[in-house]
Order: sequence, then structure tokens, then C-alpha cells
Amino acid sequence: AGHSVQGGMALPPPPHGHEGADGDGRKQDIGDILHQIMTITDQSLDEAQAKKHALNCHRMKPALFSVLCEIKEKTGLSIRGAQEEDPPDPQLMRLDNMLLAEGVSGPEKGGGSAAAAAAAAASGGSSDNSIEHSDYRAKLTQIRQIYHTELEKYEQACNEFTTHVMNLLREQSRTRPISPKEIERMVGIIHRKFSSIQMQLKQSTCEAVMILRSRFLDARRKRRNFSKQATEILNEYFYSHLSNPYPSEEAKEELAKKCSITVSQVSNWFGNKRIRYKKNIGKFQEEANLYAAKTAVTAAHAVAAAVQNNQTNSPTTPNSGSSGSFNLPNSGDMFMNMQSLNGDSYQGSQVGANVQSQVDTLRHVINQTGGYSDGLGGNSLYSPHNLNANGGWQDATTPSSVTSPTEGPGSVHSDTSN
DNA sequence: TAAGATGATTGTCC
DNA sequence: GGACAATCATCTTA
Repeated sequence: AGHSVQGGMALPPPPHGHEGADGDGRKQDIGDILHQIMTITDQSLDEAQAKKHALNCHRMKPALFSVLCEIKEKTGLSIRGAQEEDPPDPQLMRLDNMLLAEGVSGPEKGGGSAAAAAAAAASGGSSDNSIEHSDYRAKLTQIRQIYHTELEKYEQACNEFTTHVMNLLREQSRTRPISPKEIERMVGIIHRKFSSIQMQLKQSTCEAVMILRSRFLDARRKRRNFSKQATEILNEYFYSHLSNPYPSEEAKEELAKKCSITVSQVSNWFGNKRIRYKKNIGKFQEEANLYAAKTAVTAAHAVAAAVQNNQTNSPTTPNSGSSGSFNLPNSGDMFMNMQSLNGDSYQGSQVGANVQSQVDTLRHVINQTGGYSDGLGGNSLYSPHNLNANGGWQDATTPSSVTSPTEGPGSVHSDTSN
């Protein structure tokens, strides 16, 4: 009595104080309320809203609510709760680690710089590879941006949905027993669902990075011929050290620098060259002659310059006024390369000592190419005499190092002088 | 397009 | 670890 009757639903009268020990009556009350709850979904929305309101206002509601909560807590929820302590997904961890290593996730650090740098180093850092390098980085940055944009979208959607569900549950918690723990569990479920989507995103990103990486590394492996100039420099060294074509580490570095390739590429080149030369000396004869002639021409320039230098300079101050190098305007790059490759630049005081050997070289070359014989050599400039019976190079009388002190800093070290 | 040239890789030896 | 030898893969050229 006194309670409003809404939506045609008459609620039982509130108990006033101790309503005697009328247990049956109370049971009847609860039974009615539960019945109303059960049938509430079958009714129209307006009716339901009205009933909800009526139920919320019912005097028995708090007691009934707490009982239901207690029952729920004691049954399924507690069991499920214990099972939900799942360990971190190893696959997700793997993906996270990889994305971090590739520079896709985590702080911006020039994405994939390690791979790109390694590849650039292996390829000698030429301009072409710099382009590839920057191309790789640009593409990786693009992947990174897409990944972060998508990730942000997912996170935003996840947050929005979580908020929405939480609001819904809070709202529902007024009419049905929903404990905070249950809300928490629901949030966990939502996060897991979104995590699985995120994992797909991470997987796709990893695949994209892998594809990009493999393409980039393939490009690195792609063989490219050295530049003409580089080949000339290497050949020049090879034929001028034919008696012992084993450049020292220092010489290799110098050659690598000059040719814009790596030291290992220089090593490869000399390895290949030695074998191929040895296998087919006849085939390389022409090439050998060519480089000998080149060396001779540069030597001729050197001789001319040296003679002039000797004439113009005071004997006590040889090569004064210069850094000690020959300035040979017409000597060409090859000779300049020879100078530097042979270590120290020509010193004025040593020029005279070298003049004779250079003249010898020149004379020998002229004789050879002109078909004359001075009795010093055979028909070829580079005869297999450098190779021993086992097919290997004889121990050279001169060390392999171009900077070796025994070689003399100013010598135009060339087998043509033999 | 085939053949040769050439840079790189791999396995072995010292 | 460096050199050699064989081989692969790609580039160049006729």
C-alpha cells in the first residue's frame, strides 16, 4: 500500500519493521520480484523501463541484489577468475621483439639502421648503395607510420568500446548484480579481443618488414661490376706487383679507398685475378702489356720531370718548394695512383736513384713493344717466370706491401723493370 | 640469346 | 685467418 503502481505492475507492499515471522510471505515477495525480472525482457521497452525503475525503488532491492552478488561470486566467477591468469603470449612477445629490433616499434632511431648500415658497409658504400639505403629507410619509415597509425586506431577503438561497455555494465548493475570484478573481467576480455587484432597487425607489419629486408639484402647481393677506373687501379697494382701480387692490408685499404670498394672486395678481386691469371696467362698477356705500357708512359713522364727537377733544383735542396711529390701535369691518374699506392710520395733526394730504374723500365717496354730485344727479357713483358713449379707465385724478393721499407718510398715498383 | 667476363660465395688447406 | 679452387649468379657483349 502506498507504493506507486507503474506500468500496471503492482509491487508488493514494503515490509514495515518486523512483519512478524511471516517467512512464507517474504518468500512470496522475492518470488514475485524474480518473476518480474525474468519476464521483463518479454515486455516492451517502455514497460521494461518502467518496471526497472519500479524495481530499483523497491525496498527489497538492496538485499536481493547483495544476495545475488554473493551467489555469483561464490559460483562461476571465482572459478573463471582463477583461470584467467594467462601467461604472456610468446608469439606476441616474439613479434614485439622483432618490431623493436627492426625499429618499427619503440622510439624512432632511423628505422632498420642496423640492417641498412650493414648492407651499405658490405657493398662499399657507393652512391648506388646509398640510394638503396635511403630507399630502404624510406620504405621502413612508411611501414612504421602505417603501423603506428593503425595501432593508434585500434587503441582508440579499444578504449571507446571499453568505456562504452563499462558504462553499459554500470547502468545494468543497477538492475542486475554486476560486481566490479566482473566489470574488470569484461574489460579484460575486450582487451584480449583487441590484442588479437593488434597481433594480426603486428604480424602483417613483420611480414612487410621481412619482405622489404629480403628485397634489400637481395639487392645488396646483386653483383655489380666495378667502375672502369677501379678496375684500372686494381689492374695497375696487380701488374706492377706481378712478382708478388699480394697487397698488404694497408695496400688493400688504400686500394679500397681509391676504388670506392671494401677491403674484402679488394681481396676478392686479387684472389680471382691471381687464379684467373695463373689459369690462362696467355689470355692476360695483352692486358699485362697494356698496363706495362701505361706504367712506362707514366715512368717516362717521371723521368722527364725528375731530370728537369735535378737540373733546376740545387743538389743540396732537391725538390725544394714542393711537398716532395712529383708534379706531373701530364702524368695521368694512373701514375698518381701509383705514387700514392707505393706509399710515400717521391722525395726529391730519392728521385735520382729512381731515375735509372724508370729509364730501364721505359727502355724495356719500348724494346718489347717494338719487337726489339735487349737480351734482358723474353717475348712477353709478363712471362710466367713469376710462377713457380707448383703454380704458385715465387717468393718475391720484394715484400708485398707497397709501403714496405725495403721497397723504397719512391720506387715505381713494377715488374716491368725486370 | 648464348658465351664470356666478373664479383661473390663456399669448402678446403695450411 | 688468408689463399686457393671450384662454383654460382649476374652482367656485358657480340
